[in-house]
Amino acid sequence: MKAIKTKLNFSKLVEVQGIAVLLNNLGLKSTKQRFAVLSALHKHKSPMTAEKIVAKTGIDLATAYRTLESFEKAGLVDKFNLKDSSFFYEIRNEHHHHIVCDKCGFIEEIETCNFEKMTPNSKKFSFISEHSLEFFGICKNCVKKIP
Amino acid sequence: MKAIKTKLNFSKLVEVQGIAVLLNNLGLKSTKQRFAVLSALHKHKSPMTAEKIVAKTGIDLATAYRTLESFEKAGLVDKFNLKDSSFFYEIRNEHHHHIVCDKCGFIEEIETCNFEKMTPNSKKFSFISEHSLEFFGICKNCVKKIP
DNA sequence: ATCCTTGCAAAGACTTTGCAGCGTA
DNA sequence: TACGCTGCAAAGTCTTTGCAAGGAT
Repeated sequence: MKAIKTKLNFSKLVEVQGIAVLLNNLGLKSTKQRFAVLSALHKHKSPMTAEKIVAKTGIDLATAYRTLESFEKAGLVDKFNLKDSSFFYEIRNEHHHHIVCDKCGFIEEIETCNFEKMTPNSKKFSFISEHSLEFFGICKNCVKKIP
Repeated sequence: MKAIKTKLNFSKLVEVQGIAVLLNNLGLKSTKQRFAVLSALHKHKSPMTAEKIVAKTGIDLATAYRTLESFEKAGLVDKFNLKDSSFFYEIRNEHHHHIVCDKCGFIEEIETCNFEKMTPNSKKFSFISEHSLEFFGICKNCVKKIP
């Protein structure tokens, strides 16, 4: 009953072998679009939608989705959803969760995950492989703006 | 730092006052479509998509979405998403979470929620009003089918 | 040279909106 | 009667797919 997501430290991998080699090792050709997606996600430091990635990189939207999908399959990127109707993507790192501001959409990463303390006992399930946990609230910036 | 979702015990409310009065008290006219949606959700006992509700009730899809939206605003129904691209709806009851089978989509309700034990400390957020927590795994039925 | 990847356009999935007619209060 | 609700159709948003041209190995 443990989370089974692979831990891949992107920064460390890049540092050691470079992006081109990293991609090649994953069976992906290194193209400028893929560099752009990785770099956008890396710089932004918080989850992005495909549309936001397009806005930052100028690549085609379909390419963005295809790139993100192949990155996800390769274990380089995680995909998840919040309350919204779009999916968010982020470079996979240590297992973590998020707090999302209901006003401005700002997303903060939370490191702590007391998974053991909240693992449910189920008579109908054989095992649990994964969980998602997101918090919603108001960030300090937005609280200021409330009259 | 507590979950603030109103606790509305649907069964009890209906028992006491009947669906028609319940709806009227919420400022909603009682129609057969609304009865149908409530009844479908109530019978099914686990979250449904709008499309599933339509399949069970025969009402129009747009009506289903509008009905669910007004129910949500009235606090009668909760809306949330899982990994999928559709939203799920369920009659609001005590705060709880779900385990979802990755094979067949079966959803089980989990009562326990150790919210206190997992509340994060954030320097960037003023308060947290809500959280979502979903587990994913394989249900016992599907495990049998694995060769 | 080969085969993967890209961009553009079209299609697909899910949800929302406009509008005329119907039904509830 | 008045106004909210419904169904149908159309539009909107997000994502995926088809295909020919382009690019990496």
